[in-house]
Amino acid sequence: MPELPEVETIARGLAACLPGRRIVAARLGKTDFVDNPEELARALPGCIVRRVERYGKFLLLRLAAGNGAAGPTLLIHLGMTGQLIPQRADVPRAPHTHVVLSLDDGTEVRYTDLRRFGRMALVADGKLHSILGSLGPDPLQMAPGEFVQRLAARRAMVKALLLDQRTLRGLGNIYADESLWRARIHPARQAARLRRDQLLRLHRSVRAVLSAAIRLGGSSIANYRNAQGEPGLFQLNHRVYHREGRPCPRCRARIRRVIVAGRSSYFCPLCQRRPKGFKR
DNA sequence: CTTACGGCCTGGGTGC
DNA sequence: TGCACCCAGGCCGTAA
Repeated sequence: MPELPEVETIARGLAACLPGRRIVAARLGKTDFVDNPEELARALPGCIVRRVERYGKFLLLRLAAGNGAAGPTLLIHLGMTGQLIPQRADVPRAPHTHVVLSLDDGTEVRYTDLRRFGRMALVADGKLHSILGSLGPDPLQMAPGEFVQRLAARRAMVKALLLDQRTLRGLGNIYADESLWRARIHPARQAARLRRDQLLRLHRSVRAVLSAAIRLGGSSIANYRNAQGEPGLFQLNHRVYHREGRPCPRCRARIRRVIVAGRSSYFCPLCQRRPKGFKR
């Protein structure tokens, strides 16, 4: 499931091979996840990739028009199972390949997405703000005080806030659970009832978990692959995620799974004390 | 405005 | 062999 570390890994891989390349053809398969597919197929050929960036969980391919003038941005969200992998054109296409961008060096950037929960749109720079403007700060660039400020007055459950991209951008279920375990905070705690030192600890935990995950190329549970088609390694360092019934690495208590904020949430019942009134 | 919750999208895996 | 069901993440609508 691509969250911030996985998208960052993919963006770095693509940044090593895409900038300067001209798109010579765009072919679409199923397009129900593409915003205005006809326009996208018409406008992409001739564009040159200037830069590859990550914004939260979004990938941004910053394009230039053929004559070098500023162009639109290809905005890609990988959803749960989206993959964006450059390959030589003679390599057979994987199943569920729905977008193929042919480049001027004989390679193809291929978007495959088993579930098609991803999204793709070609957006003029002036309109980017309307899509990305509501997202919160990047956790890796966020000052501790700002993190505390965004959570301290909120009565929602802390995990719901970590997952809400308006609070901060880039966390998903894996890294929310891993961060809360590291900070010893139960996912169902009300953010407003956490002490300042707990919020500061959570901020440090989020940053430490994300940084370590980026260093290991992200987490591969089932489908995630980087831009070279390789899995990540951080799943080997998961402490609680997808580890129900296994011992907590700190205290050996059995990891439990409950539903919090509508999501499976893994936590240690001893290290992460449940709030009063939270059943199970 | 804030929060909680249910439903929807899709298809692989699981269990009967 | 077949098939119903669960689950995943993000988003949206609704209700309080």
